[in-house]
Amino acid sequence: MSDADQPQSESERPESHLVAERRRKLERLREAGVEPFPHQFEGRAEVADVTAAHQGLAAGSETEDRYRVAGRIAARRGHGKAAFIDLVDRSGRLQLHAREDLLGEESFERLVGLDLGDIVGAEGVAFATKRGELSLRLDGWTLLAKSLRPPPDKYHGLEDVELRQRHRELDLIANPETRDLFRIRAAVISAVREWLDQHGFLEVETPVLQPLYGGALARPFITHHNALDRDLYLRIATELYLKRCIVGGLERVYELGKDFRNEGVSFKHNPEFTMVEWYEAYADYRDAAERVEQLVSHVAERVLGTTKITRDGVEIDLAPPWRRVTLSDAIRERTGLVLADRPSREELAGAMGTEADAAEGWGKLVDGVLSKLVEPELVQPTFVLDYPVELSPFAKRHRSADGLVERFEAFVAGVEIGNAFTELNDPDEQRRRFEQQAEELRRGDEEAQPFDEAFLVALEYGMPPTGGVGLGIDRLVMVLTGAPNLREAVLFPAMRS
RNA sequence: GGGCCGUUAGCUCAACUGGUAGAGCAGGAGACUCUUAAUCUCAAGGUUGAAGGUUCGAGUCCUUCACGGCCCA
Repeated sequence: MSDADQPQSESERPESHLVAERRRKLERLREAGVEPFPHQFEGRAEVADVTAAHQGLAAGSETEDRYRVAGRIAARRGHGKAAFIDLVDRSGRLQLHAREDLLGEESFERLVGLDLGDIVGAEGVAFATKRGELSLRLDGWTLLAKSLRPPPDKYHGLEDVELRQRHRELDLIANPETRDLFRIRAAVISAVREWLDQHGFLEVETPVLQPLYGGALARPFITHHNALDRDLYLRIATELYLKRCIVGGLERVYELGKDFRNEGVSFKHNPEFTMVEWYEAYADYRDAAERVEQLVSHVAERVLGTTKITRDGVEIDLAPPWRRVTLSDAIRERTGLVLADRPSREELAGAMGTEADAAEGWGKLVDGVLSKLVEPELVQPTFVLDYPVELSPFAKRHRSADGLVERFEAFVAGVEIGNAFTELNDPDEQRRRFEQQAEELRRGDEEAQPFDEAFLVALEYGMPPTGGVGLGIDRLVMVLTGAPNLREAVLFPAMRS
């Protein structure tokens, strides 16, 4: 890429008069001996704690309680020799009342001359204005960081979707709902760990950089190790390493972290996403389903205080038990096609209103019918059970139904949030599945599974019967928060440059 | 990959069938000691996403491209 192709960086962008004005103020402060970027501010209380301590303080009341608070200046209303300033920290907003008679002329003028977006520490006594708003009457303040760029509109916030996602910091400054959403996200992750820890699962960490990828049907990202002079793959799943932990006797393990899949971006796909996978020895997919419904309802209870959420005007109850329906029943309900009669690829494609693609096997088409026609209808929490073996190279064949494996996917609000199976632990059968996948690869399916001899060798040492689950954290957050798409559930979604 | 829509001041938005690009907030100067989208006065702020084209004249019409949104594959 030549220099001319380089996008102009933010700092090289011609500075507006607004930025120039802020830089002039910065210089004036320095000339006056004010350090615009001091090192710390001690004895700070959170705004929410101040607010909580004076809940219901009557309008016009005074207190003798002093506080030091710190945060960003969000708004300012001047009144000559007094001013009101709204200060925002992560816990909330607090009004400061500045008076020239209390601060002295120099300090007062300097405070009123600050810009929206500047970060200050302030000290004063709590009181309630005659309109009843809890405020601090300032007797001192310190600039903690000068802001050199204008913040988003104080009233409208930042609404442009592209700007909000490219510059999430501005979205977080301007929009409290965004801050709330990512608080919920953190609480979801914490509650998932809590539940798994409480149920005897051991958190482990397996390689992100892998000599061979696997554990899901997806194209990988390829990277290069310079010292070893070899290509490595970013993991598309943690599955195969976690099963090696089960072979090793850890019996209940989980890993919560990022997977990477080299596919398009859409409202429910981001090339890197957060997933939790867990594996439980001596369990099957029916046990796994119970774990999923219990875990998700625990998380909802913990994070939202209820298992009931409303999406598009429909109340969804996440409390167990969830509906269980076989894949073939779900497809028959929706399309009338009976999979057991092995409808042709043409019939399956026809149900979707398309033509069968040569690179897509029968299983892929079943998956297409599921995701295009059935998935959007699965609003109440539902486990779809028993998938064709073609789609599931790591799932154990069904104990009673021919051609199927013991697998389910979990759906809520029309979104697939999880995938699980009774794990295939017969090494010879696993070898045949890999060979079948190798055939798919040769047919041109770039999402097929590469042959993993090291994994097979591990299985040959003996893996107990095991139930395994993968839950998409981003999608779970999307469902629990009502975020309109996956990109809003991720702080910094992938964007074109 | 295809279709439709969008991109105008730092932010949020106007600008009719083509006819001198406007407002609110933010920023500047000033007034104001209980306001809270504070209020009032004055002045300033623009390569209308980019590049071509049509036209006497383009934010507006046409083409291509970039980025984003929605729908479809």
